[in-house]
Amino acid sequence: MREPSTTYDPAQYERPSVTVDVVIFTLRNRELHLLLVKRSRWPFEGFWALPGGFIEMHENLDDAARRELEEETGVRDVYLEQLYTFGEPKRDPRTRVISVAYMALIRADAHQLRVSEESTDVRWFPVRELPHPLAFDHDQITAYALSRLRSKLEYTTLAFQLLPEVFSILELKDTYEQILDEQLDKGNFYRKIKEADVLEETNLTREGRGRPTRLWRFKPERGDKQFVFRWREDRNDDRDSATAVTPTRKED
Amino acid sequence: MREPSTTYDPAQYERPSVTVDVVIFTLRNRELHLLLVKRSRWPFEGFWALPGGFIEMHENLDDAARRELEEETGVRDVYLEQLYTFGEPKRDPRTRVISVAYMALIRADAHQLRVSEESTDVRWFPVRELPHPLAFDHDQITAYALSRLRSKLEYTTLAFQLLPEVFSILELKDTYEQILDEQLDKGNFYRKIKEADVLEETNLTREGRGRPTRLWRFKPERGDKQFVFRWREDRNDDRDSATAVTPTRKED
DNA sequence: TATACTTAGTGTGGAAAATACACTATATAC
DNA sequence: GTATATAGTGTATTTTCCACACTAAGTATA
Repeated sequence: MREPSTTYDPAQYERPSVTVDVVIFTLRNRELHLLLVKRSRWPFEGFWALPGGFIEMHENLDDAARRELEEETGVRDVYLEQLYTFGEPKRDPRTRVISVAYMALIRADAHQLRVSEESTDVRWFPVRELPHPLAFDHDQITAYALSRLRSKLEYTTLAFQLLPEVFSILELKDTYEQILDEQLDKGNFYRKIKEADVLEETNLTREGRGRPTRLWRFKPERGDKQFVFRWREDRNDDRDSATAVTPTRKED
Repeated sequence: MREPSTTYDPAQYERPSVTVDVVIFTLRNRELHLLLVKRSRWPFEGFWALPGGFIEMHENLDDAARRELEEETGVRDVYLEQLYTFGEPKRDPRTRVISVAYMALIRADAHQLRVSEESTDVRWFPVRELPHPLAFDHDQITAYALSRLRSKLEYTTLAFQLLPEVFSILELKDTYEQILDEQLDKGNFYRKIKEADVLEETNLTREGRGRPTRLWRFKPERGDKQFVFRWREDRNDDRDSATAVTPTRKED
C-alpha cells in the first residue's frame, strides 16, 4: 500500500497491543542495579520481568513510561530515554504485543521507593547477577539497555543521573568505572571533568579519616543536556541523535 | 500496575493502531534523496508523506518495514534500521496511531524502482529541498533520520550502503562529503579507508580522460557489520530521545 | 612523442588529544 | 607529630588528527 489510508481504515484495523517496558537503573552500594518484578500469573508465572504496562489512549509514550516508573518506584523527574521497540509476533503468547522499551536512570538518594527491601515480588538486582531467563524477551531488552547505557557514558555525562544530588569526584569516577568496567586514571579524570565544566562546587564536605571529601553537584543548567564527553574511542552500538537539522545548501 | 497482566487483559484492551514509516534514502546524481508519497485523501490530503502502513498481525517490525520498502521501491536486501517510535496521541487526527520509524539506505544502482520518474504521487526529493510541511509529524521523523544518518556516518561505514556495488574511492569520499556537508582531505581519506580495511579491490576500471578509475567493492564479510570508523570528533546536538526532566532544585 | 589530464596515491611536519605516572597539597584522625 | 585519605598539578611520551605538498600512473589528444 502506498499510504496508510489507502487500504485500511485505522478505526477498524486489527490491532496489536502496545506496552512500555522500562529498564530502571540505579546505583546501590556503588553497584549498578535494575528493577525487576516477579510475575504472578501466566504467562511466565514466577519469572522476573521488567516493569511495564499498556499505554493509555490519551497519553504519549514518554508519559506512559514515566507513569509506569512512578507506579513502581514513586520517583518522578528522572532521566528517561526511549530505547527501541520490540515487536516479534510471538514475544507474548497471549496476543500480539508490541513493546516500546525505555531506560530510566534514578538517583541513589531518591529511594523513597515503593519497593520495600523485603518485598519478594519487586526487587533490585545487580546487573551482573540477573536472574535468567527473564520473562518474554526481557533478556534482550535489558541487554540492549545496558549496552546503550555503556555507550552513552562514553560520550555524555549521563552518569550524573545515577548519583545523589551531591557527590565527590572520586565517587563519580567510581561510577564510570563500575559501568564501563574499566579503570580510569585519577589525574586525567579530574582534568577532564573540570574541563568539561559541568560541576558546580558546593560548600559541603564529608568528613572521615583523611582530608574531607569535597562535594559537587551537576550544574543545573546542564542537567537536561547531553554533550560530547568522550572518555575513550570505542565501538558504540548505537548513538542516536537529534531532531531538527536544517540542511544548508552546499554548492559544488 | 505491577505488570501487564495484573489489571488488563490484552485481548480486550483498547488499542492504538501501529504503523511503520520508512525514511528511504538514496543517492541520485551524487545527491542525497528520500522518497515521499503524496496523500490522496484526508487527513493531510495533497501533502507529501513518508511511505508506511499498518503492521500486520503476523509479521515483525523489521519485516513490516521491509515490506513497505519493497512495495514502494521493489527493492529488497537493503540496509534497514529502526530509528525511533513516535506516539503523540494527536499525531494522526483519525485515531491513536503509533508509528515505528525506520531508515533504509538503498544503492544508487538498485533503481529498478517501481517509482517511475514521471509519477506525480511518488517522488524522490533531494533532502535539501523537501516540501514543507509534510503530513503528520513526518517533518520530525525525517529530521531525526537525517540526523541519525549523519551521526552514524561519522563512526561507521554506512555510506557504502548508498553506493553501487562497485565504486571508486573518490566517489566514496564524495558521498561522505555530500551527507556530512563538509570537505574531506583526499590524502587522509585514502589513508583512513585503507587502514579501515573494508574495501576489496576489483579488477574493474572505468576509463575516461585521465588515468582509469580503479573500482572497489565493500568487503562482503563486513557488508552487514558496523564498526568504528570515525572521520571526525564531533558533538551531536542532542535534543533527542532523551526526555530528561531537570529535577528542579531550590538553592539555599 | 609529448603534454595535459585525471585518478591514485605517499610523505611529512605541526597541532591537538590521550595516556601514564610521578609529584604536591590539604585537612582530618589519632 | 604521623598516617591517611581526598584533591589535585606537572610533565614527558605516545597517538591521532590534519593540512598540504609531493610523486606516480595510465589514458587521450595535439
